[in-house]
Amino acid sequence: MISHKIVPNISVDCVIFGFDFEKLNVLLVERELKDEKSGEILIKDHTLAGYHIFEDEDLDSAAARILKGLTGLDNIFLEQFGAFGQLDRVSSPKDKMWLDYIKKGFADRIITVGYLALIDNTKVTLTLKDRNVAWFPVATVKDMEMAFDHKYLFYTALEALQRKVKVEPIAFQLLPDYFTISQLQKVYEAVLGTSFDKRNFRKKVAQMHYVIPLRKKQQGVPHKPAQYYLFSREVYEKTRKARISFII
Amino acid sequence: MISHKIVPNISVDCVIFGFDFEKLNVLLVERELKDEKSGEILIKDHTLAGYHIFEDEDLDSAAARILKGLTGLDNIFLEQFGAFGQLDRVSSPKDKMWLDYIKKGFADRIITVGYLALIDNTKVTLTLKDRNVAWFPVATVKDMEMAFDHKYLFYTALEALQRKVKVEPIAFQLLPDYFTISQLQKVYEAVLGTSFDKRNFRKKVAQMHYVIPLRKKQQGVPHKPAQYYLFSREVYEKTRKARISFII
DNA sequence: GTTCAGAGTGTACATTATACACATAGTTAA
DNA sequence: TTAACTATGTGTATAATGTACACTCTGAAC
Repeated sequence: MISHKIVPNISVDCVIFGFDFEKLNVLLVERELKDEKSGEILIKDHTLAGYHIFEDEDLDSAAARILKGLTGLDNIFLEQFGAFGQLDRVSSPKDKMWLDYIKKGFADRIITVGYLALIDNTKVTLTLKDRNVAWFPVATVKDMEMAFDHKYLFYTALEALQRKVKVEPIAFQLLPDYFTISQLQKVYEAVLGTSFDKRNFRKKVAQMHYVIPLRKKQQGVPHKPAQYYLFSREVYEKTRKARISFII
Repeated sequence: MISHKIVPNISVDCVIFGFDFEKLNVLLVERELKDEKSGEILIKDHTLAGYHIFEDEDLDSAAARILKGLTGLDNIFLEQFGAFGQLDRVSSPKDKMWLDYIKKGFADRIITVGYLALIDNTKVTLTLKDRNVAWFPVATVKDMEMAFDHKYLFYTALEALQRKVKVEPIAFQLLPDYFTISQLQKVYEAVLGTSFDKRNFRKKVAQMHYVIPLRKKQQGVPHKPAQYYLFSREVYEKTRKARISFII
């Protein structure tokens, strides 16, 4: 049984990435503070999905709880990308006003542990209730107003994602259970911000024996229907190369 | 001015790696608890170098402070490898006895942020005072008694090091300012636990334009003296390849 | 001057990366 | 029914990189 007593100086923030077959998106929460009398909007910006951890809760569990609360999803790719404890994390007058407003006994200096989550957009749009939560294209974040140091956390997470995606088979976490090679190529292109030659990309995928063709094709598309594939973690684990050599 | 008031539930642990031209070592602190009357040794094992953070101190600064305290060194490669907050971090009777003994008002559940440090052994052995601190070969750690979850932290750090060393030029941090190619090869072999072909290794190094030969050779060695080289970070930054493609 | 020990070098072959253009299948609209 | 459309899917030649493998060289020590 979870006590729900929070640890005042430790929180977890989730950078939740999603892919909509076109571009990479991030799930953000709108923060709004209105003056109680005039109704004037004093603060309106966005934050990452985050909250304090509970006293009897692991860091990983806290992140999973927050993710589930927002998306309704369990068993999602979720991995730490860093711990942040700069003294000036809450430096703007806006953020101070906010903390003042919610006055829940949070500590002055909060250490936050950042988690990176990857989810398949198609699953989530259904579950999303009419809350103040929405997907934003990753490319638009640079011009957004964000709370605390969340813009910095976001870019740190994005860099971690870009690093990891080159070396581990995590791109599949952004796709449905089955997908076409073109969709897979688009994920890589969206995450890395480049484009690849179609033939060379497919040659590469052909060497990934853990990407397995299904007896299933696209239907109802106004062009030649594409073959569906799935990612097999078992085959990946068995066939992954030792890769001892180093690349610099 | 630092207040020295500790944050009771947040600590930093440093996994300090060193290389002695032969093998990879780690710096550990001996922990000993004697019965006050009988003098009998109740606990004797090893811990990572770690301590609570201060209230007005960044995580990175806390790690640098701990590192400096032990080795006397500044400006060392120091990087986070994870945050750890399992509820059962302090689970053994031994660890509870210890916390009971030092009774400094630490919290029940402490979140620790792990830092990985790489240092050149030759610099440190000089500065090390006769404290309860010593280098241990990495290979011997598996059979050592260690406090808390520090063995787990250690192996997590080692894995992070092995992952990083393949992709970033951090092996140089384990060597003196100038070094021979054989020494560089031995670092890679010690860290990755493999061996490389000498000719192929040198061919690889020849392509790293940031490894620059000096007008300087070994002296007084009973064999052909080796050429010295240095690592130039500037050249590295300028010439590093975009490396957009992915490798799985 | 002979021995010793580690430094330093080259070549052939296999694998992988890169650049590049056209036929195919199914839907839609004339 | 035919033609146009759209994204799928395929091959080849060349360059670059990885891998396997054995001997000469230099200086110190005896």
